[in-house]
Amino acid sequence: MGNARKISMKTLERIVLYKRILGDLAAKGQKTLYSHQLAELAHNSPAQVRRDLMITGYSGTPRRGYTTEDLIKKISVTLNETAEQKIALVGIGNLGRAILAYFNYQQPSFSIAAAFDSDETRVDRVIAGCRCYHLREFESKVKELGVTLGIVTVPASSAQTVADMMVSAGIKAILNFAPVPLKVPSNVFADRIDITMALEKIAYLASIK
Amino acid sequence: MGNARKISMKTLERIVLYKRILGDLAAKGQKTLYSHQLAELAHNSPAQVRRDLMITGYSGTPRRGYTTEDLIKKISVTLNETAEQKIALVGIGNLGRAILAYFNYQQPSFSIAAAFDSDETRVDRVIAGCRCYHLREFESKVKELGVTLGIVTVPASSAQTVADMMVSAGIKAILNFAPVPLKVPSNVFADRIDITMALEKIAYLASIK
DNA sequence: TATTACTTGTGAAATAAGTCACAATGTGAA
DNA sequence: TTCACATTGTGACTTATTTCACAAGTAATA
Repeated sequence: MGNARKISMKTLERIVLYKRILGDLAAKGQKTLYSHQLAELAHNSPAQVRRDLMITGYSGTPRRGYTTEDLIKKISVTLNETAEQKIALVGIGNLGRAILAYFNYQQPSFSIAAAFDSDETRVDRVIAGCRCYHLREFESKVKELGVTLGIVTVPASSAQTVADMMVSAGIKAILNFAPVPLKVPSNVFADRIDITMALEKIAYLASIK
Repeated sequence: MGNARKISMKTLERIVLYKRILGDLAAKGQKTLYSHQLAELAHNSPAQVRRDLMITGYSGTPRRGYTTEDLIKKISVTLNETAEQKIALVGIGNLGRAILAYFNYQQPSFSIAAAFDSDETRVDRVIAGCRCYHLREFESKVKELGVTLGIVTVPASSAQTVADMMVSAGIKAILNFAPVPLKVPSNVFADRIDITMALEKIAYLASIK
């Protein structure tokens, strides 16, 4: 809420990465670091790092650099990571299950609160600690659990329907794995991870080398 | 190979999307379309579409628009999709298996030629039509099968080691799902799909709405 | 055939993203 | 304390990307 400055998508992606890198360093006991070290780890330039960090409002000290812990905290504040947000995943296929397994193990900062599918054979069980419900219970469960984020792992043909359902249940942002752009109202944010596209991209880039 | 014009990443991503949209339309029997229709489906502007299509060298005809089939062909040529490229996937965990299942079903243009893992309990079997080998056989199998692309679905801690292995086996481009940027020589291309980052991103964007 | 209406392709302008380069400043050494 | 210097933060510049806007051109109609 109200963080006035607006962050560009690119900067947003990079500061998320910085936070993770810093977390790893902190876990290894590193107390401070320089912009050029962070740049090295993030694969970009020191100037880029310093420019990105401007939006957090955090200042390092010349000659000493940044204090790892302080910078992490400042990035967390910038990212509004105060209240933990809950996620609903729709589409308990191979990819959906992989994501359930992936997250409810290793990410303490997020939790997938519930999973849904329209296939009766996939529901009423628990995968990686996450309860699976039939899609007809979607809206009530979302409201009951206070879910604000959605993950779409259904086939392209039903992705838009699922997105519409998420929007009307009050979900504020959607991460879509189906290879089709979603139409959502402007008060909802939709991002897409398109694995096929990523492959075609590297195939092209391999072909020109 | 010699396609002189260089395509920006952004344009590359979009023309891959255009091709898929066009394929769907062609399958439904649509013979022609206008830039504004393609823009609508791709969620961008007509001017953007026309600008992107410039690099393919294909020209539509005023008043009639683009011929679906011709445009698809022209995009394929632009993307150097002549020879089918083969993929090696390393990391037969949940995500790796999901990707194997996903691709060897529905993507005729790619094939994952082999999968690898360092865990003995995960190898010497077939998943979704794909043979799984121990990582020690990596280089010989890559060369035997003519693999040019790599997918990394191992944990962050071993991603760089796997990438180095891919590079020395002669792989030309890598798609990395581990949440860490890979260091590769400049004649190899590495792209990353970072699911955790994508989630943190939508979490932030939900928080400011 | 001439006319109308609409769409394309692209130069030019606008916006966004990234890099440079340097004054300011705190640190550590003497 | 003073000095030398490595590092920060940022204004100015450069490069990349997107949008605008319109001349050129084609299909459909009369």
